[in-house]
Amino acid sequence: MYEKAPVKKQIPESVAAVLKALADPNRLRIFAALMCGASCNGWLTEALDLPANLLSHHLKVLREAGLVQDRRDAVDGRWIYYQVNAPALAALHAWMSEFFDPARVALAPHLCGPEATAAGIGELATPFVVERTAV
Amino acid sequence: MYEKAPVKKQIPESVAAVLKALADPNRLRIFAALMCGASCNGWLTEALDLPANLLSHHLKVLREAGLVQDRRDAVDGRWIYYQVNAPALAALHAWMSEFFDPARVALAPHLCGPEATAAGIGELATPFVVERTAV
DNA sequence: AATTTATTTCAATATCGATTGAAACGTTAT
DNA sequence: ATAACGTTTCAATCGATATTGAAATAAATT
Repeated sequence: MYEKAPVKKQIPESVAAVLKALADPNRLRIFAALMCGASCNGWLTEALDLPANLLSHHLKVLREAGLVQDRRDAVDGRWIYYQVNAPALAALHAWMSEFFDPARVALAPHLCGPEATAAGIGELATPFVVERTAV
Repeated sequence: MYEKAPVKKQIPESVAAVLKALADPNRLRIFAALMCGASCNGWLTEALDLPANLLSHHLKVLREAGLVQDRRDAVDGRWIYYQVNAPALAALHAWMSEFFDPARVALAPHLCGPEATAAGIGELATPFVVERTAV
């Protein structure tokens, strides 16, 4: 019924999970704070006005998403520092810059419908194409 | 108890909502498809192997988040095209490029704890700082 | 008007996740 | 040891949401 489109590049499965971790307002605030420097639970508790256990929960989500790392203070082991995972941040930044590049959509043709049929289905010029399951 | 940090830049409230819209695996696939070109519900149904009503639901979420626009075919009004909202995409891309810039975290100092106290709390060099609510 | 096509809305389920309060844990200081 | 501090885990609640199937809508064709 519709013209077939080629498969060029898959979306990493991890991306949706990372976006999900960042999609919560409180977690985004927490991550924004950590982008300003390594911090402990207590500082964030006061800075963001959130209970410590809720902070701990959200930090765990961010950590399991690979966005944040933690470590204990070398001098006083009661303190645990949370900081942005630099390699993960670099990968995320690179992927976002490519995936959400406005230039891609500017070059995109119509994929279906009478207008597309009338104009002829063009070759897709963007790297992210979703696999077809039916023809 | 902790050193105070200055307020420099707020996080747009809309960002968390936009990320939330993109955080669902199916919606990310849908958005990725639309980044390749305007499409209708039926094409996406076959391309992504999702029922039409579920597509319609997710497209509505993306539209209400401001990421997607729709319009009817000029010739055959039965067809409704969905396409990426170009200005919204440009704004999102710009915000992400700045917010997730790895250079920011590379310059970030420790915000609290014995290590920070020992080294002295430095001035924050990044634009995104979260408001303190307590001192 | 009746039918086909494309899409949306409705109702119901079922799962997930954010938040809360209290208790428990690990580490350091007295 | 005992206490103090920072943090995590537990249990329970509550609202949000992804999914499904069936019905309803809108527009064009016959």
